Order: sequence, then C-alpha cells, then structure tokens
Amino acid sequence: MSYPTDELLALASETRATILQRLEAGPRTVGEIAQGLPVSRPAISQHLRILEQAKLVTEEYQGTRHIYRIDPTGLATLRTWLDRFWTRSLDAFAAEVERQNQTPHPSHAKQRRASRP
Amino acid sequence: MSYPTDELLALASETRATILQRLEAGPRTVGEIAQGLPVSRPAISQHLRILEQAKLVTEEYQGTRHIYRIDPTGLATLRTWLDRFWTRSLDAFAAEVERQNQTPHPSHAKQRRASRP
DNA sequence: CTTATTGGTAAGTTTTAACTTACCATTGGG
DNA sequence: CCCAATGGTAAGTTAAAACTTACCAATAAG
Repeated sequence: MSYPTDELLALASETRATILQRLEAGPRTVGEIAQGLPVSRPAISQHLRILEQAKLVTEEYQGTRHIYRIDPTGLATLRTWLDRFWTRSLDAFAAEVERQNQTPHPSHAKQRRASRP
Repeated sequence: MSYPTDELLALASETRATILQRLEAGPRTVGEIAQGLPVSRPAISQHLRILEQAKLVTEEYQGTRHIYRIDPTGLATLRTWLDRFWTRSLDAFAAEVERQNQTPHPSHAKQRRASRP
C-alpha cells in the first residue's frame, strides 16, 4: 500500500482535529462547524476540502446548506496502513533484539556536548 | 487521550517516511540514512529530531556515530488513539444511519456551480 | 422579482515547515 | 598532539500551509 500522505496530513492539524471532533457528535453544516472557532468561515471551508479529499468526511447538499459527516473510509485506510507498519516495525525491532543477543553488548551512555570553559 | 499531534505531524512528511522506511531494515547511522536522499545531512538530522520527539525512533551514541532505530512507542500511541477514534466515528456513523431510517429521505444530488452563460 | 441566507472560490498575506550553508564539538586513530 | 570522520546546531532562505478579506453563485422565502 502506498503511504497515506493525504490522511496523515489532513489529521496533522489542530483546527481540523477540532472539526472532526465536532462531527463525532453528528452531521453539521459549515456554519455550525465554524461557530465559535477562532478562524474564519472560508478557512473552515478550505479545511473541509482537505478532509474531504482525504476521505475523512463526506459532503451532502441540502438546498443552500452543505452538511458534513465523518467518513470511515479515510480512517480505514489509515488503520490498515498503520497495522502493517506496526507489524513490520515490531518485526524489525525483534530482529534487532535477536542480533543484539548474539554479540556482547558494549554498554551505551547517552550524553554529549557538555562543553565546559 | 490527547490528540497525538507530534506523531501525526512527524509521519506527515515524505522525507521522514523515507527515513522510517530505511530504518525498517534495521538500525542505521545518520550518514547511512542520509545516503542518496535528495536533501542535505543537516536536514536529516532535523528530521531525526522530530521523529525522536514523537517517539518514533531512538538514538544511541557509539563513539562519534549516532545510531537510530525504530521505536514502537510512538506507533503504539498512534494505534491506541486511532482505534478509539475509529470506534467513536463508527458509532456516530451508525447512530446517524439509525436516525436516517426514522425519517423519509429527501433524495440528494451533488452538483453545483455549473453556471451557464 | 427581490432580498436574505449559506457557503464556495480567488487573491493576497502571514505564519510555519523544510531546507541550505557555515561552523563547531566529540571521538578515534596515527 | 594532530588530523580525519561523524554529526549536531545556528542562522538565514525558500517553499508551503493557514488564514484573511472580498466577492459571487445558488437556493429559500417573502
């Protein structure tokens, strides 16, 4: 699977996190979402576009209102990718522990750059 | 749980994705990681700092070499959060489907702004 | 038809992230 | 001690994201 750039980028924003949080309570119009947030409504529209492209929300038109709701699709993509990444990482981690056990460990410290006058 | 901003931001970068991909094959020094990548070594150092702060990699000092490896901690944080978010979203989604079934649906279209002359 | 409501888009600005060059600290080896 | 190797940090630049104001299109309601 390719790297889920769109989904990760969409989620890596406090403002969009807040938007999603509001949508967890149910479908909302743009005005309702923007209500009380510290950014302008056009900004919200732009964030919604990004969330929509990442398939994290869907848009429905009811007359002049645009209703947004959470779309599980993007989350599913992310979950699948994260699970695979998780598995591969744990494998790599375990393999390294294995390698470590076959050689005497050199005992590490972690400090540096304490330049004294 | 608080929103995993650090982890998401750290992962939402092609360059850092490449770095992690290299580390999946096992521990690497900074030089090895930077080898062949289209950005300078200092840039890699900066990316590694971000990955480290997100607990996605660990750093170990062996003399003048700095060895980096994947750290499952950040991934675990992300997994936990994503699972909860997933559950809540599915719940919200299901609740909405339920609500939808109790009222006659108004049949939606999705197109707009096709202004003709 | 006229007017109000709702919200998308354009264009420009500001803020933040990514990257570069220059430099220096630490370690290892002669 | 001297020099090479390794890589972190500072300061500045470039590129990208986030946000603003201004404007307009579509629908609803009178």
